[in-house]
Amino acid sequence: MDSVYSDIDSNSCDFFPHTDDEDSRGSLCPASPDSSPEPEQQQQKKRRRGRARSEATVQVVKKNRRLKANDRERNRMHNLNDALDALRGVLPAFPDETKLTKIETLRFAHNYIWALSETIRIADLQAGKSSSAPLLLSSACLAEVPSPGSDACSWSSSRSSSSCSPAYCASSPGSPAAPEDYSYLQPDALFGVRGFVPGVY
DNA sequence: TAGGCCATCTGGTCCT
DNA sequence: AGGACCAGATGGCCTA
Repeated sequence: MDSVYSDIDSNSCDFFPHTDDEDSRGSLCPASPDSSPEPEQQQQKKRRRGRARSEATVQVVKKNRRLKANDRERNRMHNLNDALDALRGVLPAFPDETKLTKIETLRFAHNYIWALSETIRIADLQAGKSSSAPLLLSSACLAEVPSPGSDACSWSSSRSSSSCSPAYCASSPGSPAAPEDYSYLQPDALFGVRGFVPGVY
C-alpha cells in the first residue's frame, strides 16, 4: 500500500506535513519570526523542498479530503432524516400506515400545527376568553385531536400555492373548513398532503 | 416502462 | 483552513 503522505514526509518540512494545493506551497515551512535573513541559496533550497510534492500526491490528498467531506455530508443527511423520523413520530398516523415522504411530513406538520392553533383559538372563543393571548399548544388541546379517518379535503400541493393555501398561511390562515367543527384536524383533512382524492380514504 | 422517492456524490458558497 | 450548508447530478429501488 502506498502511503498518502510518503511524498510529503520525504520532501517537505516535518512540522507542516500539509496537504494543500499548489497555492499554499509557500507556507509549507514558514520561517520562525525571529530568525535572521538567510542566504539566498538556502532559501531556494527550502522552496524547492516545499514544492517537491508530486501531482499524484496532490490528487490523493484532494481525494481524501473529498471522501471526508462525503462522510460528513452523509452524516448530516442522516441527522436530517432522524429529525424527520422524530417528526413523523409525533404526527397522527395514517390509516394505511404508509410512511410519509419527506415533503409530505413537512406539509402535514405545517398543517397540523396550524390546525392545533385553530383548536386553541376556537376553544378560547367558546370559553369566552380573550383571544389576544398567545397561542400555546397544551396537552389539553392535543386531546382534542380526533382519531384518523374521515373525508378528505384537498388542496393543491403545488409549490406555487404559498400565498393562500391553508397549508401555508401560518400566521393567520384562512380556515380550510367550517370554523365550528374540528374535522380539519383529522389527518386526511390536514394535508391533502398526498393529493388525496376525497372519498379515497 | 415511466415516474416518484431516496441516498449519495460533488462542487460551490458561506461562516467561524 | 476547515466545516456546514446547499443544490444539481446520478443511479437504484419501487409501484402503477
